[in-house]
Amino acid sequence: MKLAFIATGDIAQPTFRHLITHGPRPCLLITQPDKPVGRSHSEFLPPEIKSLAIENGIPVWQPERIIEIADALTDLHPDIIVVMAYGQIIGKDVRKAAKKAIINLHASLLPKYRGASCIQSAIANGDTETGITIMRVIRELDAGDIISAKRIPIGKTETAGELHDRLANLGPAALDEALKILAANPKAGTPQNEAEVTYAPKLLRENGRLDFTKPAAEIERFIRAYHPWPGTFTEVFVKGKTKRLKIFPPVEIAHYLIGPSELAVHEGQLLIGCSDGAIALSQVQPEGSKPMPATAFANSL
RNA sequence: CGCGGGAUGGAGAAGUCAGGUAUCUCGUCAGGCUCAUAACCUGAAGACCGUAGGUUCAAAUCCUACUCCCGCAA
Repeated sequence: MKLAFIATGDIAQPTFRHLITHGPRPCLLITQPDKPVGRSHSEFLPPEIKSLAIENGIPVWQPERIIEIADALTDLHPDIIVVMAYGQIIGKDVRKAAKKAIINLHASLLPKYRGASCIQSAIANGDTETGITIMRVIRELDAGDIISAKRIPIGKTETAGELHDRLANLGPAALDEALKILAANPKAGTPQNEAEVTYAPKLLRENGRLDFTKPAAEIERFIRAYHPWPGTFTEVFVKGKTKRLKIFPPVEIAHYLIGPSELAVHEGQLLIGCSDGAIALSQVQPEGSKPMPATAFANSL
């Protein structure tokens, strides 16, 4: 069986590696172009999965827009196309290139959290479980018929980064299962319940701004959910200037009443007030500085 | 040349504009106080102020060049 892999994000690495080792071996990797990175735009960094492909002698295509390679892909006659965290909408001409099926591994329990920030959303909303769903790729994003899903519980102090890695490691087994189902029944799949659909839009750094008029429990989840990307921050007034202050997990809910956004030092902990109490910070990073313990930051206040 | 902030004992900062004895909040060590303490009191150690030049009687501070770190933006 001929399989083509379309992926960019790190979450796809374990699955890609699994296919290389245990088969069916991908005959091609399609990934996003190398992106400029760094302060001066001078360095170009390839997706890590690209290096993985090259090390294993798998051809790599990096079109600006995936539609550009639709014809070439069709000429390869792949049976199955597997998509995971690619970062572009898969156009019709690409979908048609798969002789048997084109499927997508998505890091949520669909139909919940269609979209890019599915992992963050699950934690931010306080869900107790999430998983990997495998569905068919159709015109609408993450909306195709579901072939299979694997569930895992979400830890009470887990960050999105940690959950991301666990979900990534769930990929290989999830894909094996889906391929088995498809082999038995090429038309397998259950439509998603449209009434339960929710969306998790792509995040920007600005989305990490903390709103201290919310309850402490919600803010604590938010900080875990947005770590390490896009991160969370607030603004503090130091030396006559407003400076951005990044906040890192873990944070603890403190039963100490101060006003929203108000800073306080109590029993050696740096606190910020929320609507119903405060959160105790462990690590922060003021604009222009490296990350530091919250107590160190408190020393200069 | 995308925009901006920064480098001062182990940590975080003030001092730089108006050059003149190294300051603060912590930490560390020693001692004291206390039933007790992430509390309080006393004392101590620890810094060639990022690097290299320059100006000056005198430079953390002014001038020039350089290195490194970080925030935004992509």
